[in-house]
Formats: sequence, structure tokens, C-alpha cells
Amino acid sequence: MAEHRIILHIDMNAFFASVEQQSNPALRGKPVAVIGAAKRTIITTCSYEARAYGVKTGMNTWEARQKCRELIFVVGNNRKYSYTSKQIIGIMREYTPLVEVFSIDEAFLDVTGCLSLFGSPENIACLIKERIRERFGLTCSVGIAPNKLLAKLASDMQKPDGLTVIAPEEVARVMERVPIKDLCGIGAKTHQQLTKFGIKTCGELGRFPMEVLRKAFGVTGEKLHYMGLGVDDAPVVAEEDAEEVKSVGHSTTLDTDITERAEILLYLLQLSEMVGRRARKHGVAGKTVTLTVRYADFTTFSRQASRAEPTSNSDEIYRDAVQILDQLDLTQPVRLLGVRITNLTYHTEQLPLFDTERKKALVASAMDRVNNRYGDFSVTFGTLLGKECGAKVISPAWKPEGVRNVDAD
DNA sequence: TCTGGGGTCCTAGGACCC
DNA sequence: TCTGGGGTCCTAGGACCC
Repeated sequence: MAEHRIILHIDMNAFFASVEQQSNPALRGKPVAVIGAAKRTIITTCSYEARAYGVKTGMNTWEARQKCRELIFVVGNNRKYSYTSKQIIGIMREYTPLVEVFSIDEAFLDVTGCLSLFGSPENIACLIKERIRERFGLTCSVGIAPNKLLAKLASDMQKPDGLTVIAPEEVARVMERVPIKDLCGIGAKTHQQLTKFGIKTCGELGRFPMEVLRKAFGVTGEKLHYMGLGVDDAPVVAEEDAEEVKSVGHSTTLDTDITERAEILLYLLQLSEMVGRRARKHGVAGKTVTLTVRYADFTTFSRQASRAEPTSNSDEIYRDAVQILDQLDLTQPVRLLGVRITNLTYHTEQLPLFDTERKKALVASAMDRVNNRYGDFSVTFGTLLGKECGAKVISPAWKPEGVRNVDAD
């Protein structure tokens, strides 16, 4: 048995945009940006041709258009991406059962135990790359390293269509020059704070006294120290061993900012129904309901309320949300509304004992069956008619299967 | 014509109990 | 008149990821 683990990180290149270019040849070689269907949307992914103009993920369409006049906007199609993602993950699973799906376009593979079958890790990476290219015409970047942190770092080093190895004996030398910002887990704020300490590279971070980091960052400080050294013990967790989901939520940025209570209630009803249905589908119920509000000026806050018994009933979630709303003193027009349940319990397929409760559950599950079959809001509470709001933006963070996926199946 | 939406984890402060 | 300390749970907010 090898002394250290061998981890692959596979990152699909410009996934959504590349899928679109594959399915529509007219888009190939052109600057393409994948966006959501809503009026106020952002770039979720863009092709390398678009990146050359400075178009980036997260930009609004107006800003992206400024960067590139010929930019082609394509409204994302989550079904297409989920389908492709599932096939690709299937290919990966032929090489090791230890595949951790990190997002719709990224995965970690622990290949430590299967080298005798397939040879070197580089060989496995090349086989997978080749099969993904043949089958879908898509490229990916692969990082090979002794842990997930470094594998992810490595996959980012060569794009597109890269293959980068960080061998155990090279870790110290490589980390010496890597900017801390390149590590997964160091965002803008942490970067800014570390810069104040004069830390710019991972080498410097690893040498920096851990006590000082702990004082400034708490538990995270210790993690940062090890990250600087390139140390990471986190295992690759296959789907069947993954922890259960901890919250289910839905939020939406409104087409225009609103102030009317009645209008807010309509959105809360839709959001509660989305949350309830997804919760029921995954067999979870929440004891706490959280309402999130974003004002026109982008200030965002949330209030939560806990109930005596967990629920996955849309109407109960809705009523809790309204109760929270009515305790608020809204001072500005509302831009975004969100509803989320947390404090989850599992295995709620059992029907409640009491008659009224049982009826509520039966009605909900009958509606779910219709909606799951014919699409969101085919059947819904009377007040919702004519006010449809499904998922208007697709997100790479969604996993092809599981609770995060809002509308792929 | 400005700025999405799905999550996870951590922290700090207050309530409450013993 | 004075006045603890530890543990746990809840809430709100913020950093981070894709």
C-alpha cells in the first residue's frame, strides 16, 4: 500500500459554455456567456473566447456586453448540464468508487487503491480525459497530488485541457511561490487580512507563527497554517458516505423591487412551496424557518423562527415566513426574498397520526406527484396561478443529483 | 440596464439551567 | 448588599465555495 494517498481533481473547462458550444456548432470559437432566464441575471460561465475579452463569471450582462460587443448570451439549460455531468461522473466511477462530486463540473477521485488496475495516476487521468473528449467533445483540467487541497490547486495551474502533478516531494518547493489567494478556502477577506500580516505566498503562510493566526482567525487560523504547508487530511467522500444535507432553501431576486405586503406574500408562498416540495422529495423536515430579505441598496438580513415540530409542509413554512415578515419593519423596497428550513430531521415519509395533519400531507404529496411529473407549479395553491417562478438562474454549485438540484429532474 | 442562487462552516452574544 | 461559572441552545451575520 502506498504511504500517501493519490488524489485527482477533475475540473471541466468552462463547462456550461462548452456544452452549449458542443450542442450548437454555430457557437464554437465564439465568445459565449451562459446566463439565467431572469431579468436581473449574471454570467454563470463563459467560453474562453469570452474570457479573452475580460468577461468573467459573476458579471452582469450589461458589464459583460461592455467588455465584448459580440458576446453571445445563452440562457442556461440545467437538464443538459446535469445529464452530461452524470455521464461524466459515470466514467470517473469506472476507475474508482471513491468519487466525490464537488459541484456539477468538479470532482475529486481517490485512486490510491486502484493503481494496480490502471497503472499510474497520470495514466488514469489521461484515460478519463480522453473518454470525456471522445464522448462529449469537452476538455477538463486535472490535478494530481497527495491531498484534495493540492489536487485542486494543481488542476487550476493549467487551463484549459491541463494535467498537473504535484508529487509529495515537490510540495514544499511548489508552495513556496504559490500566492495564498490561489488556495481553495482563502477568499477576498482572508486574503486582505493575511496581506496585513505581510503574508503573500503559501510558503510565508506556512512559516508564520500559528499562535498569531489562531488569535486573528480562531479555529480557521490553525487550518490556514496547515493550508500554507500544503497539508490536508480531508478524505474523498463518495456519495453514499456523504453527510446528510443540513438545510433546504430557495430565494429569488425580483424583477423589480417591491414594497406591497400582498405582493411580498405571493412570492413567499411560491418560495415556501419550492422549499416544501424539495424537502418532501428528499424526506427532510425543518424545525427552523429562515426568512431572508435584501433591500434595494443590497443590505441583506435574515430572521428565523423555530417551531415545536419540524415541518416540510409548504403552507406551514409559508405561515412561519409570514409571521417573521410581520415582525419586521421594512425600511426600503425589497429586492430579494428567500425562505430556508434548517434544523432538519430525516425520514419523514411517515404520515402524521392526526386526521387534519394526515390530510395536509396527502394533499401535498398528491401535488408533488403532479408537479414532479409535469413541471413546477402545474398544480399549486390557487393564489399562485399566473405567477410562476421556478429556478431562473442555473448554478454550477448545484450537484447533478441531490438536494441542491432545483429543476433538473 | 448593476450586482444570482444553491449551499457549508464559524463566531459572538444572549437566554437559560444547574 | 452582593453577585460565579460552566454548558448548551438559539439567533444573526459573515466568509467561503461553485
